[in-house]
Amino acid sequence: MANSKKQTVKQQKIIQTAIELFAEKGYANTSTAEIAKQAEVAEGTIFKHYGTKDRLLLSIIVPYLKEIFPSMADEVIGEIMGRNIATFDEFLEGFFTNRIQFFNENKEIFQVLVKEFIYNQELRNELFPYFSENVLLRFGKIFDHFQERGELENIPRERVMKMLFTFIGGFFVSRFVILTDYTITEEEIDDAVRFVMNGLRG
Amino acid sequence: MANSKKQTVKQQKIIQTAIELFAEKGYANTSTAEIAKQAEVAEGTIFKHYGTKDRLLLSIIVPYLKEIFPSMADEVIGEIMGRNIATFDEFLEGFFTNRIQFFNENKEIFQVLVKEFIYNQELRNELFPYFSENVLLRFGKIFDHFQERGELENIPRERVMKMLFTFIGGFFVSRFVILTDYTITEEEIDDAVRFVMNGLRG
Amino acid sequence: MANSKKQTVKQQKIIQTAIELFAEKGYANTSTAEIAKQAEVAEGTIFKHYGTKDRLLLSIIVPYLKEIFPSMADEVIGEIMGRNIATFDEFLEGFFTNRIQFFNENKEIFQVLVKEFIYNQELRNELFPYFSENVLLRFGKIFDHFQERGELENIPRERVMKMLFTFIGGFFVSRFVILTDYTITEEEIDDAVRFVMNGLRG
Amino acid sequence: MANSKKQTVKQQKIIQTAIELFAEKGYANTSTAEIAKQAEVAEGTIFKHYGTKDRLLLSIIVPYLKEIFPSMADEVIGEIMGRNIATFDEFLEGFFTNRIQFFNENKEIFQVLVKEFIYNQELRNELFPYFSENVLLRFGKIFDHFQERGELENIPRERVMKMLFTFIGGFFVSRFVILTDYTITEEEIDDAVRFVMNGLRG
DNA sequence: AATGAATGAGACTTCATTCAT
DNA sequence: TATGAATGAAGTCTCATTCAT
Repeated sequence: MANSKKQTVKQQKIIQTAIELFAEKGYANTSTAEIAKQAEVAEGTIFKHYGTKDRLLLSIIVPYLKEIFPSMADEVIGEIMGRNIATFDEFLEGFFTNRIQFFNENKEIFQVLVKEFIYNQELRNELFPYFSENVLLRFGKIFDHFQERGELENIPRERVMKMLFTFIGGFFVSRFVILTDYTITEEEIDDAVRFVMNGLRG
Repeated sequence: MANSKKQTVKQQKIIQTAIELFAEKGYANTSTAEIAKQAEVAEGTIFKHYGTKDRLLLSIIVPYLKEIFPSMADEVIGEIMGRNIATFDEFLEGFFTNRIQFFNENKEIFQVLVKEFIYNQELRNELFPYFSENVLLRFGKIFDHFQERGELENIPRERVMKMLFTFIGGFFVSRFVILTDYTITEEEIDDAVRFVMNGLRG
Repeated sequence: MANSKKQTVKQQKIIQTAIELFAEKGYANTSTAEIAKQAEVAEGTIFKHYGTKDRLLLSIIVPYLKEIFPSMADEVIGEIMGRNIATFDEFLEGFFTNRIQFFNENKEIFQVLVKEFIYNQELRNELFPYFSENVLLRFGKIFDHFQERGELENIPRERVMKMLFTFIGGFFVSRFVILTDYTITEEEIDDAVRFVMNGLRG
Repeated sequence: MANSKKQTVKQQKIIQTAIELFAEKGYANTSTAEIAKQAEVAEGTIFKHYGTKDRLLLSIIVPYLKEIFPSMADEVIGEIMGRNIATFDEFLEGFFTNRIQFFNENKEIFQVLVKEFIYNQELRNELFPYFSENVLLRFGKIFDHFQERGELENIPRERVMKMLFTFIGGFFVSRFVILTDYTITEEEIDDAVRFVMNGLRG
């Protein structure tokens, strides 16, 4: 996951354990004592490195959002969109497949992010800029790209993108946060792409 | 809201205040002391009536789910479906309109429900039976009804209903829990219905 | 000591114990756990009543300064100055005698006040207004009073009052805070009065 | 200041920083972490050199009292008293002028000394011997000297010296520890000398 | 000589809950 | 029914100190 900068072994264990526990029980219901115990570390060590419990949470969420998410997104966009992707259908399928794989590999950290995003209004306000800047903006560009190619014409972009995000958000949150043991099949990806494409085309 | 059964004035204030605070900051981040103070009630009074903080939460959620939600749902189904609704389009529009109005009137309690449902695994496990029994089952019946009438034919019910719920869930959670100041226009309801209908018809 | 308002027995014990320990070891070197133990009270009880350790300190100091000190001072001034006191000598002797008795009865709280006043810059800044308003101002009036009567004439009031306060401050701090077991004799009061009077008359 | 003996640069920075912080906030309210950070030194380095925080404090105070203070005092006494000083007035003026300059140059270390002396009973007990040995004893000799010369006759030495120290203590503590930004004028030195001389002659 | 990661005891504080009134 | 003083377990955080490098 590359949390950058020389992390000690203990730090890695702290972060890893915190992710697991925050994902399972939520930030507010996880005590630093519990993290320390499970990470086999003194409680003081947590605070030496992260200062406050709050900053520990941000140490998990911010790199995930700030470094990893956009870079992966660019990868998705650049690599996939640049070359062989001709239609929005194909793009969507690539997007779902790619993101599903990514979230499967980082299920817990995604759960932390979503749970706290929904639970904690302050955090939500802090994260919103990242969100709109990275996600909304990029998606907008992709939309433009395909519209220039002649696809998705005559569609009120803003209104339709809302529907798209509503579905995508519901999809990932329900599958990865609520139904934690759910397995997404290829068939379901097809269903989702078709549902969205038909919805958009109107 | 009819929380019925000889509630004292103090009890009503406690419940009302608890809903407000739980909605705003979440159950885990709200102390009974804070509720007591804002409800202008002694802390002991809360525990005289509800025993534990946990039971106070359930005193809010359970009636909402158990009594009010299903009864309203039946109303939706019975009243609306029984008579003049001919098409699934019409049903959907009625459903959205009706639920939007309902959640607008009970925004905070809906926020409490969703937040805790997502945050608290134990609560989720407890509530799931209600959910599938009332929501999924009823919707299934409605689906059957319209299929019998010749609509939505040749559609794999289970798979398509998943997509439907994904969108509906995303719609209400994003509009009422995440974007707390959002206002839904009639135009947007139309967009949503069209998006869903097209998606389903595929 | 009349800390006004219905105090519970536990509150009184907390305050009393806190005064003793703060006087002995200083605020910063006294833990709330220690206070709780010696006051035979749960640690939580301290925080129920005073919120923070800091407010506990202020609950000791402020009433002492705000209510008791000025009222006693007025007593000194009014009672003593109004009637039978003809000379500044007599006033000073009355003042020393009265204050020595007072501080003997409240030795520990005086120690707390002085120690924290000297140790803690922030507290000093907060208390300075009270100090100058009550002590300096009143003393100024007394000075004026005696100057109008023809005593202490031709003396630059401000400069000489500085010397007076320097001595008085040194006197009470050294005798009540530093040399905690010291006993002040009547002879020493005479010495002090004479020292000051000669000093002032120049 | 000549803290002599092969001190490394880091040691000097530690001592200097500790003096600054102890003076400002007091020993008890200053953490070794804070000292280390401000001195741009690792926390371990402090403990390599001084073993405990307590010994760091003593490393500041003891040399100041043990080596510098007396030697300077001797200088005052020998140099000044030996030669051209004829009267106690002159001596006092020399003393005030000399000490004011000295404390101005070492304001912070003097603040540390006074604050901890007043705050910390144990330290006070440890330092008392030095104090009476060096300060009281020397002053006694000076007193004798002037009495032999015919000045300050018929004065009960012990009782009057108490008054003298009371004033001097009050003077330096108030000007250098409490009113940290205060500037002492020559005029005020004159006032002080006159006040004391008149007081003593009584 | 110097570092800084790690510690664990203990500090202040919060909180759900109890109970006498 | 209602109060609010009291509790003590548990929470977050601080700190002097140790030790391997």
